Amino acid sequence: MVRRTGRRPGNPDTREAILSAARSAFAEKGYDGASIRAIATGAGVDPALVHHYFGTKDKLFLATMNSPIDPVDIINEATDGDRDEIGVRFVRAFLAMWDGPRGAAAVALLRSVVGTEWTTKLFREFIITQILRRAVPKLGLDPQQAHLRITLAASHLVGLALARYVIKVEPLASASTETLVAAVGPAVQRYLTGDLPDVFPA
Amino acid sequence: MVRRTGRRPGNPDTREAILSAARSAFAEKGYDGASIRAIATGAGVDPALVHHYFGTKDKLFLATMNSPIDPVDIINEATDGDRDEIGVRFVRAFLAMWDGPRGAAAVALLRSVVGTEWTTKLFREFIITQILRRAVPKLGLDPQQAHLRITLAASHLVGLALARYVIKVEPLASASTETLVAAVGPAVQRYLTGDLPDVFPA
DNA sequence: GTCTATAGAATGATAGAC
DNA sequence: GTCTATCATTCTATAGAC
Repeated sequence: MVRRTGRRPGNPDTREAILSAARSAFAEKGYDGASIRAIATGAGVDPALVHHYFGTKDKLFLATMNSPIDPVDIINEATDGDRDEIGVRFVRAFLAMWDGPRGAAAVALLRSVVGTEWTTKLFREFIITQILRRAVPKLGLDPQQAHLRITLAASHLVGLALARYVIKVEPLASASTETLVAAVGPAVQRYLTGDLPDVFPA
Repeated sequence: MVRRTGRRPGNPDTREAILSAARSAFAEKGYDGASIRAIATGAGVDPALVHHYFGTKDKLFLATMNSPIDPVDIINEATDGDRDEIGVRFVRAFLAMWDGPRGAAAVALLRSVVGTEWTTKLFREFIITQILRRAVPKLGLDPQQAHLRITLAASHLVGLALARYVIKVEPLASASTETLVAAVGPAVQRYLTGDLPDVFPA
């Protein structure tokens, strides 16, 4: 097996290495703070290669975000089972995503959604078209209140993720998953299926 | 009253005009996205003036944030009264701040805390030293659980503000204050004074 | 496929005239 | 107090050699 001579073969994993470095960089620094140069250095490649594979920085970001979150998975997992325990299952599935391999991408997405303009708008429409439309029939809620109920629950969970995974405030950051499930589950349950006094959709 | 000749007098409100423009710009674009040039244009002054008054961009931002939030006010307002209604008073005081004149500064702060590195760290320490230390004695909680209870409640409220004032997702964005107070108050109440099953501080 | 070199644009900051 | 002019830096993006 002679492999000493000739040009170094193009590493087919380069693309994945860039994506991985990009995910970390975006998660740590946010969209603006993460430079293509830094991402390239992190992946051990030349900055120009990043453009070669992904074109613009926007496209790289979108590629990084590709299937960062599958809200459908979480919704399915939560709605599959006893209706009285949707809350705890929802929180558990949600936290599992952030602790899983897609967690870094989720942090990057959250940072970018809050930090830059175009992702904010993009995300708002994503919520409306993807999450709300899919979640409403699955949950079988009164359509009049469904959107408010879901956004209330979602805002709570996003706030929890923000404090735990982005700001990393203690003791939330190092609390166990099940502690949080037990603490937050009932609140989510109430938003989704409980009594909301005199609430009308806006 | 002759005021036609001579150099245009230095407008003493210039400093305030810059601060106001900076608040809006930081709120809309975030720390990185808001350029000193854009802020100067918004205030109708020269970019160099911004440096003249505030030095660096960091200092301008900190000046903008000066008393953006007085968590003490909210804590006092919430803890002043019947203990069984701390939740709703907390939510009401919190939302009043975001709807008030300091709302833009609060949005700017939240965007920056999530979007840039140094504000994230700064904010984390601010929470620990300012909010937690002041809130714990005021609320008279079991010190073992106090931090977790407070951060749970705070994370919920921050998530609500994020969804309502930054991402502006409907129907949360245009729901009435009292609707949200009625909906979220009980959840906050439970975190602060209710039963949290088997919760230990991490 | 991978790299060097550089264009082109935007920004934070400074010096100094008026 | 206010402005013009400019420097130095940083970044995205492209062109082209190997």
